[in-house]
Amino acid sequence: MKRRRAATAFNTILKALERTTELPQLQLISEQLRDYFEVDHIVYHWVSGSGTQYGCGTYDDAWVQRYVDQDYLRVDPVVLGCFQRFTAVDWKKLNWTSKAARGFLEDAQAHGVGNQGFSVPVHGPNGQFALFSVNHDSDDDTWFEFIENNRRNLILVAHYFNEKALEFEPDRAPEATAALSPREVDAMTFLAMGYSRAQVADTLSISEHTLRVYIESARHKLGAANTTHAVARALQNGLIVI
Amino acid sequence: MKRRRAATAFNTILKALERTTELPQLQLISEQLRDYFEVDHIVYHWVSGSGTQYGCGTYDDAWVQRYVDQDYLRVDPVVLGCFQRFTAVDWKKLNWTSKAARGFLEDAQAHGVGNQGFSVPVHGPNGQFALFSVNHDSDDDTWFEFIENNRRNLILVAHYFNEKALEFEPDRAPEATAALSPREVDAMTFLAMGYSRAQVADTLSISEHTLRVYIESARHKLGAANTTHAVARALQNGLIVI
DNA sequence: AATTCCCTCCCCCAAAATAGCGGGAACCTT
DNA sequence: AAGGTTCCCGCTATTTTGGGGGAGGGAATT
Repeated sequence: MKRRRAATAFNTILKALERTTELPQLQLISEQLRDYFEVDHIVYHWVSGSGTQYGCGTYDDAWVQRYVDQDYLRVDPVVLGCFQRFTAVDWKKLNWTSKAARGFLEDAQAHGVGNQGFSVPVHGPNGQFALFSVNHDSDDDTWFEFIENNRRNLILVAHYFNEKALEFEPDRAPEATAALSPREVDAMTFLAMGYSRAQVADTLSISEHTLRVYIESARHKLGAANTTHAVARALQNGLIVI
Repeated sequence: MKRRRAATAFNTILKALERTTELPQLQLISEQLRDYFEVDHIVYHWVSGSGTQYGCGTYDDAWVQRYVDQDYLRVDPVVLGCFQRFTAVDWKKLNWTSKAARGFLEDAQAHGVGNQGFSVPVHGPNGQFALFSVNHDSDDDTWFEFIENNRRNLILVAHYFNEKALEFEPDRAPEATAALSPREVDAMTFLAMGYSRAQVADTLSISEHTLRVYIESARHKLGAANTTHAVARALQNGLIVI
């Protein structure tokens, strides 16, 4: 089987990233990556529900603070565009037409953010989402060539950054949500698909009374207040797939 | 900024993968990767809801057929274990204790699956999930060294395989789901959190009648049969985050 | 300047979901 | 062989949702 490859500056940084055991070190590594890639900025941006976010990178503190203060998370086309996307994307390809987006762009550039950008969305289980971005000030051709040549390494480092960020994040719902029984999974699945109780019971060829027992049971296991909540939790925890 | 790196056999294969425009070519590339890594098997396994799955790789057809026939998707500890996980994992670390899992393992090895395995889970938006696995027959030390030396390339190729599989998959939710208005998002979010209509109305400081309008509106936009369905869709489409 | 959303509020009634109680048989893991 | 789960069925009560309808003001986009 394949043996070790030759060491490069990039591999050295990646190795350091792999071995990182503390959150603050990610900041240092982002700076090393910026210097290695010779770009203006490197940013890892982790987004959770309820507007919770964590970021590290080389943006000016003033810009980061402004981003938070202005709740730009809800405006930033990079975040909005990447959230439902799975492939890396050039910022030029995103939708900057809305008034809010244009205002955001102006503000960003006023705070030292370059005109070119490239972001790698990373999705984890339970809907976890993060972005790894490189940012630079250059013309289109130069930028395009840079991305072509470094796309793979950017994807790779995005993956590692996310792995580390999740590793250090205590918020990583351990919750050990009790697994559901097969029938409970069936029930939750069909409910998530929009079936009424009567339809689910019919589909599973059981009485509606029995079905109710499953739903109740699942609800209690999931600590849910009602069926909708239970389905949401089951989806979020990956217990059901629709 | 950084320029092109030296070409290697791996880079050549990855380049071919990047440029693939047809689904059947993934099969060919998996064989090239197997030969490059000098392992027994390379498999990409895409799992969608309702038991839909797509796979390509170097496993024997007989084993693939048996996997489908026996509905091993619901048993396979590799699938079950990786679904809720974000990091690559060695098969030895998974939970093989259940009776069904042991039976599955025996069956797999009888069909030419090696004793060692390593899988990279890949999550996409909307809960999309896939696995990229390498499989081999060897002792622990050799395997461990192999994984250590090739982890990055495996992660990278997993990412590209998934990108291609999704690109070719017409099932890729055409994302025709119209965006929700801010109030509709609020409503869906609180409902997903288990609030009753009365509680949501109270939280948003609007009448319950008004709230209903939002729920109805969101339901229609999402093409959902009921609130539970609407919340499930909103979650799945990344329109709300809880 | 016009149009298209979005937000807010109100009515009615049928349908569905929730909460609590009870039972017994089959199947795993221990 | 025991103990735990899962699986199936029954009842009644109250509360919550669903599916129609209509109406006006305001903000943003075209």
